[in-house]
Parts: sequence; C-alpha cells; structure tokens
Amino acid sequence: MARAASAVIEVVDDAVEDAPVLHASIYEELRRRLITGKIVPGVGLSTRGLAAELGVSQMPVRDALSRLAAEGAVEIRSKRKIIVPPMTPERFDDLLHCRMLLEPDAAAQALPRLGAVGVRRLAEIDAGMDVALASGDVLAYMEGNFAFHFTIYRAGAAAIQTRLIETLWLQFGPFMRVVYGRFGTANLVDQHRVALDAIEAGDAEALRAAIAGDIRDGMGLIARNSWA
Amino acid sequence: MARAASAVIEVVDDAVEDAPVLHASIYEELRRRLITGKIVPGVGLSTRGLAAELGVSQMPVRDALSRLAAEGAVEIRSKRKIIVPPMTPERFDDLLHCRMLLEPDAAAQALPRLGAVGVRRLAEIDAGMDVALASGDVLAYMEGNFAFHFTIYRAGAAAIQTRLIETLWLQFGPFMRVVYGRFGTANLVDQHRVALDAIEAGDAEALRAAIAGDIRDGMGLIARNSWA
DNA sequence: GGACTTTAGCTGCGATCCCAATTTTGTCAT
DNA sequence: ATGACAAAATTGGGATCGCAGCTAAAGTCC
Repeated sequence: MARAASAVIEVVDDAVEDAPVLHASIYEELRRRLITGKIVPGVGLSTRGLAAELGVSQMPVRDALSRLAAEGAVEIRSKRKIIVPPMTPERFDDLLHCRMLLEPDAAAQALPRLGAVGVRRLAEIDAGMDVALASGDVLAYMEGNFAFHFTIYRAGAAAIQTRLIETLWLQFGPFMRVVYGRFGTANLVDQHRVALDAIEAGDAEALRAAIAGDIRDGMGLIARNSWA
Repeated sequence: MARAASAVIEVVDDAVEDAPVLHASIYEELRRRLITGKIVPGVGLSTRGLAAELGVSQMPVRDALSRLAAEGAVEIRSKRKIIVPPMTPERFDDLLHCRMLLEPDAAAQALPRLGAVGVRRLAEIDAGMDVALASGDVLAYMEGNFAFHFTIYRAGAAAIQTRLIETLWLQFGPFMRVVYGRFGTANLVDQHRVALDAIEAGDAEALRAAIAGDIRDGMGLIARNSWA
C-alpha cells in the first residue's frame, strides 16, 4: 500500500518537481489548494484520507497540517477533527484590516524594483484574468489574482512581509472560493489596470491607493452580501 | 527510555499545566524559549536532542519544529540541520518594518477595550521591568517587555493581527537576547511610561506614536551598533 | 415505535523502527 | 605535520504500529 493513487502523486510531483522532502511537497500542495480555494471551509480533513489520496503515509501529511495549523489555515478542533475554519465576520474584518496594513505598503516598497519585465509580466497576468472573468472561470481568476499581487510583492525585498501576506491569503482563499462560486465572477471589476498604470508611472502613492482599492472592492462588497 | 529527564518534563508541565496534547506543549515551550531568548541564533537544534531533553520521543518535537519552521522561527537548512536563523541586516529591517506597520495599529485598536484593570496590570508589568532594568536581569526584562506589549494587543479584537505580531517577536527574540547580553540593559530607557500615559488619556494617536517610538528606540540604535 | 444505551469504527497522537544522506572522525600517504 | 579519502556515527524524514478518545450507527429495552 501507500503506492496507490498515482494520479494524485503526479499532482504533487507537478507542483514541486520531484520531491526533495516529501512533507514540503504536501505542504505546498495543500497550500495551493487552499489559496486557490480547492478546499472549502467547514469540511473535515483527515490525515489518513489525505495520505491515501496523495499516496504517502500519514506522517508527511501530519507535518504539513501542523504547519498550516500554525499559520491558521486549518484548525485542530480539540481532538479528532481537523477542519478549515469557517469564516466569521470578525475573522473577515480582522483579515481585511491586516491586508490593508501590509499589502499597499508592500506594493509601494516593490515599486522601484519592478522593471519593464515586471510590468510586462503583470500585463500578461492581467490579460489572462480578463479572459477568466469573461468565461467565468473562477479558479483561473483566483490564480491570476494571486499571481498578480504576488509578482508585485515578491519583487520587493521584504521577504517576511510577503510571507505574512501569504498567510493572510491562505486564510482567505477557501472562503473566497465559496463566495465566487455563489455569486459568480460576472460582477467583478478588474481593478488591476489602475495598479498597472501607477506602476508604469512610478507613482508610489497611486499604487498604494490602487492596491487598497482593489482589496476594498474585491472583498468589501462581498462581505456585505455574505452574512445577510 | 523516553521516561528520563523528569526535571525537564516538569518545565513543560509547568508551562501549560498538564498536557492535553503533547506536541502543543513542546511548541509552547520552544516558543517561550525563543521569545525570551533562551535559544540563541546559529546553534543547531536536533529533534533527538530536544526529545531527550524534554523527556518525550522525537515525534512531538518534530511537530513543534515544523510549526516553528512555518513561522520562520527556525529554519530547516537543506537536510540534516535545523537552526535558529542568524539575523541579517535585511531580515532585521524587514522585521522592524513589519512591526512598525502592525503594532502601533494594534495598540490603537485595543485602546478602547483596555479598562482600568488593564491599565493597572500594565503598570505592574512596567514596575517589574524597572526592577529588571536596574538589576540588569536581561531575561526578566525581555519577559516583561513581551508581557507589556501583548497585554495591550490581546485586549483588542484583532486575533489574527496579534498572531502576526507574535510571529515577528518569535523571530526577534533570539537575536535580542544576544544583543542585550552583549550590551547589557544599562542604556535601555523605559519607553513604556509614555504609552501608559497615552492609554490613561485615551489618546489613540499618542499611543500609536508611543508604541512606534518604543519599537524604534529599542531596536533602532541596537541595529546600528550590531553590524559595525 | 421512540428513546436510550452500547459498541464498533474512525480519528489524531505518540513511540519505535528504518533509511538515506551528511557530517565528522580516524587513518594513511605524502 | 598536513592533506585527502574513507568509514562510521549521527541526523532528519518516512513508514508502521499501538493507544485513547470521540462519533455515530446499530441494537435493545420500555
């Protein structure tokens, strides 16, 4: 046993090439599933189930879940239950607040280090998101959104700050997926153009405002519609 | 075996009462050791060594280290080496920057929820820190400093933000300990009085400024003296 | 037929075993 | 004495096993 589910093994291998350390692959895989919303809140994970699904023993899964628990992406409910914590209004506000504190600043920091190549890459991602929006492909939209923001942040020197932001996204992802799934992507406006303009103009304050607006727009109205 | 080192078991038990889950106790214990600077950067941890020292098997230690690695408090250097990452100027600036973004805001948020009891508790902690400063007790000073800041932050509703800040402190602790050990606590000024005044006055902006000043003072000059 | 009790099957957690890799140490040749 | 190379010991990572706890479903009694 433990050599089953070769299809899912391929997913993991695909995510991190061949695995230098296994539990890191699992961690990355689960992380990607969370950020892109492939795992919805409320459902229970199980080390044995995930292990079987990924074709490994439960040990590396445990390690990965441990790390995710440290980041607040999953929760160990007392004993015998590991779940993706459901979103609450308080948590949502808290998360949103932290994003507003960290992300505009991170973007402004990264601005001087975004060269012409960075702008072009961002433009490509943005174009892809337009397609995803038009075709209603929620998954592609979320991946594009993630890529857009983090190609900016990662261009900056603030590795720790970027990591903190990742942690926040990790907690948002599952919830966003559910929301998008319920409302569709039709009424999502593409706020990234403004950010791109600010970057090309080299205007740090405008970029700050653009990112802040993107966050507020993308999540603000969603928040209002979700606990009615 | 695995039932040795009862003395250290007591340390763990003392830290978290009796242990509901073991790996959580280990995690808390290591976390405390890091924040209070009992573990210095550069030294290598070993799962087996820690396991023996704490009187458990290496499994819960692995879990705990995994979590700490997720938070950046320890680093898994390739294979076969787990270390507390040494501080670099870049990391230091990054950390400091994040603290400035998150902590003043967290304090301002917590301000309305700090009642008279909160103020009294803070005053007590501050008094304890004065004693620690006078007697040159680095460890007590660091514990007091931690207690002071986090009784403020935890009074607020922003659980995630507080957790983020804890992550930052976790990475600072070991380094601070070394610095204090080298320079002593003699030239540390107590910035907390200003914060206390701001809290009693209910002045959010003043509190923001006080916390920011505290961070800048406590670490700014240290930074300058440490890579000369 | 409904409600309570019991039991059986999962669950996560900790211990132990094993392995590959790396670091360290010891030895031999220069 | 010093260098390199090889062998051994220690490391982290993964797999497997066993245990205690909770959950839920089945069974029983009124």
